[in-house]
Amino acid sequence: MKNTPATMKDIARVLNISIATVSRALREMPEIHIDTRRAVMRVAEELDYQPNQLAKNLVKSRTRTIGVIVPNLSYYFFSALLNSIEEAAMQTGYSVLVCQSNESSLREKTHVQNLIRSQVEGFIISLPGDTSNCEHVERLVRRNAPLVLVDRHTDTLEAFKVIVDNYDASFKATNHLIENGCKRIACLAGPPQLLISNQRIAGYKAALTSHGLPATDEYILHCDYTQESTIMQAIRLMNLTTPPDGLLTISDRIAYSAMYALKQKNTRIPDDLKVASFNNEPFSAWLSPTLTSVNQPIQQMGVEAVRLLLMQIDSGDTVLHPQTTVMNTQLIIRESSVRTQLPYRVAA
Amino acid sequence: MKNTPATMKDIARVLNISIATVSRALREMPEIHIDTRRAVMRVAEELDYQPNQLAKNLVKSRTRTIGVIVPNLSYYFFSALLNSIEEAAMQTGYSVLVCQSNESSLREKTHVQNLIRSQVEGFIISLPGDTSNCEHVERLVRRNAPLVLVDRHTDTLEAFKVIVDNYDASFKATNHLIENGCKRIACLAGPPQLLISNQRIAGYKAALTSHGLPATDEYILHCDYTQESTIMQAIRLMNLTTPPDGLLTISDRIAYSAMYALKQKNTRIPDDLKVASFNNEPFSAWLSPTLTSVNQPIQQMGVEAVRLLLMQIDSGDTVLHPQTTVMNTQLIIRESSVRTQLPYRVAA
DNA sequence: TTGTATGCGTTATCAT
DNA sequence: ATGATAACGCATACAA
Repeated sequence: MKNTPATMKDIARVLNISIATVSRALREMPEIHIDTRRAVMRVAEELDYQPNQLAKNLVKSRTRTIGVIVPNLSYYFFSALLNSIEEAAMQTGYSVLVCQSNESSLREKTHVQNLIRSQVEGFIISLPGDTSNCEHVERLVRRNAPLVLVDRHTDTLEAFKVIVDNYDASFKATNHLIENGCKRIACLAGPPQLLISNQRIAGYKAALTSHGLPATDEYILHCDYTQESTIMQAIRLMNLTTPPDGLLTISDRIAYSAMYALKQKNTRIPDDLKVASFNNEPFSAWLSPTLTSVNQPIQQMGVEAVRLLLMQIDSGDTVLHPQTTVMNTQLIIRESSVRTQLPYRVAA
Repeated sequence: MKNTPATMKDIARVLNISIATVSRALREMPEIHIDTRRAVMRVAEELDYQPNQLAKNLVKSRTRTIGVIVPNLSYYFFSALLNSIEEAAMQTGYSVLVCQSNESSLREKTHVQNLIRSQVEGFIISLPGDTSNCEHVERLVRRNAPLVLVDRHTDTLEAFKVIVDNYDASFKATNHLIENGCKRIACLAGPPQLLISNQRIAGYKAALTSHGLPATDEYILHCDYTQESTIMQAIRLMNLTTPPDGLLTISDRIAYSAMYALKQKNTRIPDDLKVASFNNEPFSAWLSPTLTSVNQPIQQMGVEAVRLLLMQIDSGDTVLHPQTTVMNTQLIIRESSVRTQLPYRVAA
């Protein structure tokens, strides 16, 4: 901007009135004479006055802003989550500051600090993949800063949480594969330090056991959300002496990466291998083969996170006891896991 | 936070020194006695002092923050763009405030205003799909606010721009389809008010003409980035008395939506219909069929946008003449457009 | 109805 | 090397 933006002082000078009056007029306070107000408004318009939010926030010691940190906005889950958080926040007069940790807890730490310095009134965080050290989040807890953990969490953190029942979801998905004839189901899981990985593995094992199937460790592989590690693990899986006939993956992207790798190895899906996954990304409905996947109520999760956060913010000095909202999931069954009469592509 | 966060005043009181000294010590200014500094640091640590960025920015009248407005972060293009913008900004000591317009210029307008009030030093904007009225962006231009338009722009706006050569990209893609035997190529374009739509249509037409093929209007359909409109248009296309044997779509998502629709109609790809598209989203490499798509140098575009923006910010009062950076694209050829000996799925 | 004075948390310009 | 003091742009308690 060329010349410095107009301030209330400028308006006051033009009209030869006090800054206080300008302030009151701009905020449409009732005590102000209608003519004064109109004059102020007019000059404000002329000077293209825009209130300085920094100053406003400083003097009120309130920003009505919440900080959101997610691993990566290029995952549909997180961008959709962000959307619902923004929507819910906006409706209560809050705005959000978004940061990506890029799956790095170091970067997350920086973001936490910056957000504190920006005086956000609370945090909604989904932990990064490499969550080894979450001391900085721990510190937020100790500070009694309003905080909600969404989806990716650890159980060492005593905080408000919004999560899905991963154990149950995983159980359902594995069960589905078994019911569709799979005898040897492998699991392509996420990083072992993430709780969701372990919960999903537990649900997977439980389903196997409940059907009297063995839960072999050789069928459980971890990958770190990168395509390379996924492809490597998928190939490793299919090169076993007794390759699996079912596959549960921790995300749709990982499922498709794996399927991409298996395509080179002439593995037919679902005939040779049935696949079920997590996240139900939009593209899973229109790829070939369409993918059986666990749907999470993303929108409700965002809304709930905001609700829990505002509850903490509004509670003022009284420190609330953390509560956890567990949401239900839904298994969306598609081509990748169901034997069809026709080849999965209608026109083969 | 339960009790109000510590300020420099608190540190000063504890050590019985002046606030000015504390300020200097915290900023590690050389004139401060080493013992004083250490003491200040220690107390700051004890009180868990965090500088108030609002106050800092207010007094310095600088935020070192840039505002970024994109239509939707759930598009890979925009989240990738954001990542490279953030990276480039961070390296020069800037941080970014991200907003999504949700393809609505009304919401964009609100965001522009909020960003101004937050004292951002410049804007990087990619226009929303319904850009009918961009008066608010126009006003930024008139204000001489540092501004860079990326990708989605209009030619009525006299601003710095970073775009790709859409005409050329479209020409190349269409040409590729022709060379692979397509005689009747249709085009599924975006909203007609977006310049990129028209540029791509122009390139498409030019390619047809250059090969002596007719450019029929009945083969050019618009859709608004929603799945419904895409499917509708795709079906309409294939129901023509002479359906196309080639299809150019404006985005990968649209391509897959269309292919999804055509799957129901037993259209084989690439045998019956060859498809080329724009954006080269990551999933286009691992879906079936993999998708021929125009790759845009997203990362460089972000870096360039930041460069142009900083140039304007650093120029201070002197108003720079807008310049436009046109970047080259690359056609990534995959299964969807090339007749293969084998059916596209190796194990049919 | 309006003005004066003070403070929000920080930096910066003077002094000392 | 340190301390007073005045800004930054705004809101507000108190006066008038």
